[in-house]
Amino acid sequence: MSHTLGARQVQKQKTRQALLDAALGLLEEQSLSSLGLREVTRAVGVAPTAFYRHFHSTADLGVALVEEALGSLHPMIAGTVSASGDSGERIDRAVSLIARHVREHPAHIRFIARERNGGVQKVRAAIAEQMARFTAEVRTELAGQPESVGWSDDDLLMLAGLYVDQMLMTAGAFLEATPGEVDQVAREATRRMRLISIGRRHWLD
Amino acid sequence: MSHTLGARQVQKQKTRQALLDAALGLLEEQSLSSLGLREVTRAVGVAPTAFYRHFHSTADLGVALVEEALGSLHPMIAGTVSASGDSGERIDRAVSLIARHVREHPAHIRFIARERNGGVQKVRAAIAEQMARFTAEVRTELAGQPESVGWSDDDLLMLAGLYVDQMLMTAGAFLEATPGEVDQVAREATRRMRLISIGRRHWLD
DNA sequence: TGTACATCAGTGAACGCGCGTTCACTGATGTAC
DNA sequence: TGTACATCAGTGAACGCGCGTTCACTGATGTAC
Repeated sequence: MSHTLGARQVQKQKTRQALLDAALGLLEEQSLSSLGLREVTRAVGVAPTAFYRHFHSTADLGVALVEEALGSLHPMIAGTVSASGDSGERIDRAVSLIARHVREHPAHIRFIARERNGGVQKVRAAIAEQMARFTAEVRTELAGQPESVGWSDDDLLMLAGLYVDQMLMTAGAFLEATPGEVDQVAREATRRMRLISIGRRHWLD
Repeated sequence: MSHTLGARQVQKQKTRQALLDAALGLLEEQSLSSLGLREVTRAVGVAPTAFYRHFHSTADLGVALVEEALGSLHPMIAGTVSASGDSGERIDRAVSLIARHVREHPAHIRFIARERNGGVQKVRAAIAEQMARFTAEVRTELAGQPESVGWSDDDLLMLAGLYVDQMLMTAGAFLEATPGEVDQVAREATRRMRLISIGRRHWLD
């Protein structure tokens, strides 16, 4: 009746997580479509055949990474949207939330940005599905804000998509930036968010 | 004194172009970081060693593809910017220009969208450099429009970047869309452009 | 125009290597009584 | 609590295969006279 896992299950989860972590590390300098199963097991220190106890293929492992990475992205997006709004101060807060997330989870951001348009169809589909869920959530959040009175559902979905894409692109830009360029990226992102906010305010004029 | 190439040069160019074309085809279903030199030469029908007469590596070939693909993208972006503006009609024209370009050069668009964040650093850098050149050009074009009176250089560069990124994302969305989804993608892109136009109009309020 | 030599794009054999996958296995953990 | 059997995560040897790279080569094209 207990939900406690047996020692065997615990160990299996540990190995699985080690494979995911090792893969994420290896993917900083290559794409999923060139990631080899033996590379991953070598990095973890298990036999190549152990891989099959957890995943059918590296593409399959990629799909599992999508769940993990977008799970970490979720709070960032939710926080950013509720932080954003018209005032300059709120936009600044949203941008620094993104910057912090990139600092804390660079590999997740890189993985999503890279594989969103990457060479593995199943992973692309998994990312697209999760991003669509996010966008729908953001729309719901936006719908509850006073600025959204009179907006059609389609227009709210468009705005939500624009925000989500902009966040991911900003995160990607932070990732590529050298320490000296970080401020410039933040200022550019802030400007873009401000322009979008202004467009939002006058949408129904 | 003549600029005519000798038969030997002509043949070499032909083979080189065949390698580029074959690579672009193979990259529809994988990333550059997993593209093999032997795959490419096999597709062309030359010996693997012939590859070295033209490129040092597949990464090097990728850089050459960046030049080719962005060369084809250039007129699209220039056309779209000069077509765009506030009126709904002009925005519609810009969106269908993008749709047409995607129909005519799907492999180029896919390559740029995929490798922009891909696993090969030299190619990522080459794409970023070309995109920055485009953005600077678009800024110049925007600066000449009457709507831009009073805009700072930084703000114009921000707007140019927003346009360029939006175009590439729209092109990528067309690419992934099934025939039945094309209209939906076009409508969403039109809405986004309209919101950006509205933000632009009220930027200095 | 004809001849003798140089260039060089593309060849084909050979190499060592790491790949994904199969298979029968081991031995610690789990379960039934 | 103790015993006998079942499960199954991880092993290690073996396989055939395609990879990138080297090398000496061939023969058509180019050049000098």
